[in-house]
Amino acid sequence: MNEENILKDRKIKPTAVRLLVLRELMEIDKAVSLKDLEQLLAHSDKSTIFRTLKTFEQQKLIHSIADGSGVTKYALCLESCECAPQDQHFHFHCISCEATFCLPKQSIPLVQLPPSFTITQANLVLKGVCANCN
Amino acid sequence: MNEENILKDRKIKPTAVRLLVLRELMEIDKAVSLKDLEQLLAHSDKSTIFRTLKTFEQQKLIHSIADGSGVTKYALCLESCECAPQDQHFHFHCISCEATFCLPKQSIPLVQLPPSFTITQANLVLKGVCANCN
DNA sequence: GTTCTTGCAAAATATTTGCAAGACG
DNA sequence: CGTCTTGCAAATATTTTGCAAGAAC
Repeated sequence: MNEENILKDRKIKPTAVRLLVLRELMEIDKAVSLKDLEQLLAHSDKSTIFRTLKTFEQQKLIHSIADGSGVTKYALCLESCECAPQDQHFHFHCISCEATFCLPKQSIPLVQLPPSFTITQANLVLKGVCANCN
Repeated sequence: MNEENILKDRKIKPTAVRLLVLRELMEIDKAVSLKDLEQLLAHSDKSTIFRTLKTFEQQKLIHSIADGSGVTKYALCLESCECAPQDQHFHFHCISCEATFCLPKQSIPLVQLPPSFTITQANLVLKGVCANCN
């Protein structure tokens, strides 16, 4: 499926900036921050990129990741990721180079919770040192 | 063990502000942000509290939590939490009231990782609605 | 007196919004 | 035209640092 159709599929109008952002997200193998994208797309505006990310997130094309670095990062939800209720996200955050990677989906037996708590999402962030830095 | 000794135990000099911050952390049953503490301790300065939290974190008395709300929260590491390498942190974040709770320690079978990645910490954040809000 | 802690101010970093011009249909 | 998107500027929120005065030993 090409980029335009990926967007249309999610009811997102495929504008220039949106296609650029999507392309970057598809090309890069790690989660990116708003600032990363600002630098990659030097000719698009910060707030436009910001709003693009919000739109993508709303339409469940991407998800945001709090990896503990202090900046929100974003990564695509493609085949392997449903971004649906009861969804599980797995990430690895390298404390050396600060990169964050999505890990292939795997099931964790979910944790015991106090009664009458409702869970809709589980985010697991593993921290350590990545192959590059090791 | 009283508050003063808890600090001494970690080689932290028990000053006035530090004792106040520790007391708040012990009294409250959820993770707190810097701003929360600013408001709870109206007469202590933001940056002093900030540095206190950093000190506590460095000495592994507390840990910080990125719950996805956009603000860093902090919670005590007491008996049930070792805050040691290979440590696992479990939290529940209520998307309704934004509160974040520490969950009792439980072991998750750790996830498959690409080779030559080193893991030192695992943070699991469950999102949903807490008992109060449900 | 030396070192550590604190408060105030301000810098640095991140995220978010208002608004007017432009693009699209 | 009417709606949606974009860029620029600026507001807001959050985290962090410099520095001088004060406290602790």
